[in-house]
Amino acid sequence: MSNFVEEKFSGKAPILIKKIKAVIKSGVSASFPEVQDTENLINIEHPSNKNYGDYSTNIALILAGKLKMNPIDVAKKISRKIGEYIISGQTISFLSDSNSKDKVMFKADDILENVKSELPGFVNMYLSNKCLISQMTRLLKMDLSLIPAKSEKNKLNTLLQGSKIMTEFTDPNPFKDFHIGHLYSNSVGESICRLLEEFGAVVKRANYFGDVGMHVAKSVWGMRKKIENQKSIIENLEKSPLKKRVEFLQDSYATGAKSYEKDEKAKEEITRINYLIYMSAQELMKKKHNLTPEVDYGKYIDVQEEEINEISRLFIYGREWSLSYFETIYGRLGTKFDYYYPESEVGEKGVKIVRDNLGKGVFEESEGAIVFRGDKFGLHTRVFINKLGLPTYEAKELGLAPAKFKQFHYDFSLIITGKEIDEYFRVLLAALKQIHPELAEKTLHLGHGMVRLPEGKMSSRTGEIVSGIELIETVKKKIRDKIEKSPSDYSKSEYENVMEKAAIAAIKYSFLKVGLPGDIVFDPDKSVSFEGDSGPYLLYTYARCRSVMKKSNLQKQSKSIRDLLTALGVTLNNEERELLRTIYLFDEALYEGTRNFAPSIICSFLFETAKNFNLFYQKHSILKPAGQDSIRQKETILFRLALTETVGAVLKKGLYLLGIETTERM
RNA sequence: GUCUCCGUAGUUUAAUGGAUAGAACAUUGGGUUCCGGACCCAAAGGUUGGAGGUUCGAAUCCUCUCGGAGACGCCA
Repeated sequence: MSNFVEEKFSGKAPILIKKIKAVIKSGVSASFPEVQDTENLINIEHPSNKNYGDYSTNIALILAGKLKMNPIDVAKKISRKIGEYIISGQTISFLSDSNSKDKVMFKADDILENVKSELPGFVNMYLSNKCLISQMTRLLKMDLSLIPAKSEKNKLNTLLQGSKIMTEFTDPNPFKDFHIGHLYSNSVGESICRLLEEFGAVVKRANYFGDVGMHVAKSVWGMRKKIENQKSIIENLEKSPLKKRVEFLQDSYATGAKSYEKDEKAKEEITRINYLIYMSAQELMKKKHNLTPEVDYGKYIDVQEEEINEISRLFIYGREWSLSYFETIYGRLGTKFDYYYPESEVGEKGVKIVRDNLGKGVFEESEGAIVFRGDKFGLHTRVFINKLGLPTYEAKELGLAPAKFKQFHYDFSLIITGKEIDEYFRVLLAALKQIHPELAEKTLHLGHGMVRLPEGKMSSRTGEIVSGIELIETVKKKIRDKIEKSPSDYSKSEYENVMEKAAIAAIKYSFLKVGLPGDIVFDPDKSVSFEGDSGPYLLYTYARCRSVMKKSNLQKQSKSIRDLLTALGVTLNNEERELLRTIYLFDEALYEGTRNFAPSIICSFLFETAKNFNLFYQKHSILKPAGQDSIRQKETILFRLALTETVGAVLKKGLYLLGIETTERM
């Protein structure tokens, strides 16, 4: 299945990959002139074992059958040819773009220093020090640590320049808690947005929230009950801190949900309240946006003026409190939403769409409800408007798509949710395709794994959930316990800031480093780590880079670094070379990570970079290199500072793309 | 029952059909007169749930099977 991003990325690999492929292509054509269409046959990869070089191709294994030769002989012939190119400094050229006539020319020895064939028939290529250093210089010159990027100059790639992308993620429900599932969805969504933006896309973040429906009715019922018991009024609560009010709401929901299960009378009342809430939401909509309601809920029940006023007040207060609370969370997590879509509003639109398409072969009435016959498309049949005349989630979401498009004429709409609604979404897209094929085509649903606690499924109904904020606070406390052992000169606000950032880094990283589809078994005590492959490890490494840079007086030297780099001799020690062999992969990590909507690829890259930097740091002194004459020593210092600066910039940028903020000290 | 997704060291997991399945945590042992020890090095730990098949080559693709999760008409 191809999607918008996939199409934009297709055939547009990072420049170094194109160069490598061009070298291989020349080598193959020269060795075996009879082989046609070599370009499409060439695959390259990074050997898992670094001893096998930086790039490797299996072209010989593929051609062996056609040529009726032993694969290793084919590989030998090709690698001998490429070896000749390297020695003679052969000029290689290729078209920068399949559509353009711009030729890119370079010399083989600019990028490669060695090539070898290996059994069973691989051709392995080794990048030259010159190439590795120039890759670093390129990153250094881009001022990657400027965040957000000021211009294209600060961006590694512009494949999505000008594309308009709308994303939707997080989607918490007012009146209920913001739990770790939402935290996960938010981390994934925000990171994907930033990746898309990095490639030049204009990204609008949409937040869709369920402000109507049974969960709200249950909450409001609970609110009323609790207020009655306290012989109080809702306005009294308004003065208490937001945290207290939110706790009150969550408690109300639990009360309502429990009574709904057990108590027939409560169930009846809640069903009635449900209508009243839809009506209250309509009033709100009229006031706020001057929109006319589509549906007359009054015809389903007899409404008492006093009753609806009471429900309406509870609903409006509760809704506001919840939404303000969510804003405080988004602030801490670093997400800023552009558009908000309350379910109440898009539900109205959805109902209209469903009714307009009734009897046109899309929707039909069945057992008093309006359904979409998904079984015609090999899918499930689903109810869009229930027999009570209320829109289900399906109809609401159906109203959402055109509402989004109206506000922002997107080229691509990406909806990120838990995968439990994967199949539901297929039905929805099939229905949307019947009505708005042009929108359905532009829409992709990305289902991610669910967060579970070690005991089993997380359920808000049974109270077995972990609140997002609780988790952040727990992690913060753990970090505090850890850090108090090492004394420091933090001011109080800096200390708080570092705790907060480290906690959020730890949590987000623990979510993002794993692939999207798998479920996350999340043990709040164990899953968030501060050592090894973790967020704080990366923050620590960044702070270490900054610390070295501060002690170096680089400002005075930064100009000479750049002058020097081009002229610098290319002797590298083992650790320096290994570090450079990691850094140059930043381009590819971004490319793959964005193309596949996979922040985990960025995580792996950053960890690898930090690890190699720390190893280098441990083994060699940056500011006081050992045993050299003073001129040579100065050059070494400058080179190592450039390396440190690049690592810092790459870490800062990479972490930003994961939605994680760095600190200068920690 | 039907459909979808997933099974990889004790744990959490990586690996566009490639080479000796790579890490982190935990375990054991070691390191720093020097730029930040939230650091670094080493060891041990694997029949990729199982059985067939396709392929020069399978954790990856196909079939069967066992186990887990989710969806399957009026919750979201």
